[in-house]
Amino acid sequence: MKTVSVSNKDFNLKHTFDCGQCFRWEEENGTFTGVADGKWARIEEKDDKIIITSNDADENFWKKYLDTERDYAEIKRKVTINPLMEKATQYGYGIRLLRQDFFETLMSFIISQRSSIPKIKSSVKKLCEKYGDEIEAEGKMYYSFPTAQRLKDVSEDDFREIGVGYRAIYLKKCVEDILSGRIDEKTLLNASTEKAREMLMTMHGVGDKVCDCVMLFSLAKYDLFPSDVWIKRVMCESFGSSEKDAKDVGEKLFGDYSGFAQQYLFYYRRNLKD
DNA sequence: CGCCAGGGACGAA
DNA sequence: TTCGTCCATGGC
Repeated sequence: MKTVSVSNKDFNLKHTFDCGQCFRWEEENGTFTGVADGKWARIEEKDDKIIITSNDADENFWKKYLDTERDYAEIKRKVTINPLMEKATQYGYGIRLLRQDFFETLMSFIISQRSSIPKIKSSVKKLCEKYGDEIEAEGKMYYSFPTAQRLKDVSEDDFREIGVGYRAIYLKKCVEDILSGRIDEKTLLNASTEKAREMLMTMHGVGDKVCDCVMLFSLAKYDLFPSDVWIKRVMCESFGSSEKDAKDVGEKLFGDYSGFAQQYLFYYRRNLKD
């Protein structure tokens, strides 16, 4: 067990893990435990540091995962184009966009469609408990997110058992697309946002919104503005947009910083509880 | 464009 | 307690 520590400047754990980009971290009075890329970690804030205690404390891995090298003060300046964005960036102070595993993000956001965050978390947890590798840490059992190879022979009915309903067939086809190489992470990483979108959208169960989330949270493509019901709501209320145009309006306003702006707006509007 | 699809969370009654 | 509505939507 080793530790890595990074500055807590522009980095708030609660906002980062609770803003809807990930479904696998659990909080217990300010301390977050979970598994990323098969590595277990406990992450907490002490004084002016974020301390990561891990069974595989690869410093470079955690820094990349937590996006610690990016200048978020600069991002806040870029996206603060009006008083609402000022409020949103203050409210979501310290949000960081995690660089998550591609396959995990893809499967998780296919599950997410037309569902709620507690339900998504429950299904993803069951998937990991059923097919992931066991990782024991501090007297508790944790599970990795299963690889596509591990899910090779999982049937549609098997997927149904984790409570994903009609999405089960999408998950099965997703595993097939990854194993056959029809959908390839490296190809997507090297492609433009537009080309990557084109490829991902050929997958069953991947539409505009799921596609954008996967690119934003796992492929480091930030010039896109995922538009779900909350984003459409806030774009209609405060930016004079229609629901249909919310994505285009957001991307025009925020350009290369669209993904960050969207995340602040989503977190702010969703927690407002109208 | 319109309809429909698990099933849990959540609030109203 | 029960009922209706909604949910980080997409396929057909």
